[in-house]
Amino acid sequence: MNSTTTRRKQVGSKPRRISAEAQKAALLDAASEMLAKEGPAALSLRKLASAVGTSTMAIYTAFGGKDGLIAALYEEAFERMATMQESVPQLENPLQWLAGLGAAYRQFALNHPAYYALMISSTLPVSQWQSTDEPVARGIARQRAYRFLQGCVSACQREGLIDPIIDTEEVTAIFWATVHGHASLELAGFHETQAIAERRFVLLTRSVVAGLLTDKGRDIWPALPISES
Amino acid sequence: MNSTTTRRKQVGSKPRRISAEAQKAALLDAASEMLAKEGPAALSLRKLASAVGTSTMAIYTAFGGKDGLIAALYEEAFERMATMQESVPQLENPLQWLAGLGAAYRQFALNHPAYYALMISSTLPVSQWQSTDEPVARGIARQRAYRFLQGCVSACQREGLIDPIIDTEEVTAIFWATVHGHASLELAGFHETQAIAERRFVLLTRSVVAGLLTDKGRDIWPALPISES
DNA sequence: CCCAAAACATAACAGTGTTATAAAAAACAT
DNA sequence: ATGTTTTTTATAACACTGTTATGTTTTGGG
Repeated sequence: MNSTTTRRKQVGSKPRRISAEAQKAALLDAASEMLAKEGPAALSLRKLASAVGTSTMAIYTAFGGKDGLIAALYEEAFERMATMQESVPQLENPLQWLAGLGAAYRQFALNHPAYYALMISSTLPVSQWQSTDEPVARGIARQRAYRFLQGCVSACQREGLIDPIIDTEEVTAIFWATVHGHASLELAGFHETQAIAERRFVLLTRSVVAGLLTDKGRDIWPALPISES
Repeated sequence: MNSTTTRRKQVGSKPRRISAEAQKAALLDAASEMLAKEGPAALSLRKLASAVGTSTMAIYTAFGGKDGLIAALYEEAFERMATMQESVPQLENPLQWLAGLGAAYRQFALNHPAYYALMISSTLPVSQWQSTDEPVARGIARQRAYRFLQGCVSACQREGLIDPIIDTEEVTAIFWATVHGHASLELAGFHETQAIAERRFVLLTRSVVAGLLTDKGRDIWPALPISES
């Protein structure tokens, strides 16, 4: 029996705490499931701790408190969105790629409403009241998603489809605002049915992009869909 | 001494409750001020009650609870926004009027961030978790603002500036989503400076409208602003 | 003037995030 | 391998929240 290395490990009935990362992951998973199932308001530290089989202090050592926990969930939400965007087929026509990215954004909001609510409700606890500490610790994955969209816009401009005179970041920002505006309203039940919402989403994205196209882009970009008489 | 009418009215040290409407108004005013000053999270029933000089039960008889209170604040927020929109100069060119309405929406969000946060955070407590009772009691003033914008869009279509084939409500919805998307992102500190945010707002609104114009409208609608080289 | 009905003040209840305190476990040192 | 220090965790308390029960007060109509 090797005696040098660690000895008393899995001997007791239930000693041996799991590793720190595993603890964080377990907490985050349970919090994520609990968030998706019952909404952000029902996410309580006591419930979460008992669901993982520990005490609330574990959350404090892992995340520093509830703020840290939701910050981690916020980060994970944008990571999932970024990976979803990266899985969008990068078609040869970058305008179609752009449309795909917009649709993916909306689809993510519809598929993961709790995560999306977190993303944009953590996006709006206005910096005026929300303590201005932690400059922008939040936002690594968000920047990944944002920069990815920017790459698509850049491609559209490189191929002369979107007016290259307009700053790339400018176009990216307004496209982001566009899909965000629609998705948040759709999730709030703004539109009557999902079919109507989808039709308006297409109209909106095509319309805003249409306003930025070059002549060449206007030839490629499909004609605006019109509602039946 | 006349004995018929009310007798013990203002005789005691501090009897004589104020009227029900005055009580509601006082509570709503205090809540509104407290909301604008310290944010939605700091709005507590106990603080509000003590600020007005009463007890929490007054809030329950006036609004039925905290949900009712924030519903009233939500309604008042949209009422203020509606009156702000109605004060926008209705220029002879309805496209300019439309641009003014969009700018007013943004300006309202910037001037009253707490109200705006309430409007869109009450807009997104997704109907999935938020108990689906009270079908859409919220929204009388919101519909007023929305229908007002719709009237502007309708005017643009009547004059042949916006493609009349597209459904008016469709155009209204996507324009609303556009300005909402920008304003919520700007309030979240998405843009670096306010000047950048304003420039992008102009670009965004002009771009989305440009995608909906007729040939005649394209002549009138000002050229897209471009960023300096 | 009385009396039912509404509004209110007080206090208790169930729940929250956070923080002290102390015990248990881990990590490290000798 | 043992002792020591540091981290992690469980328990309980604290301050706070929205809500509700319980009398008391005020109001308005017979």
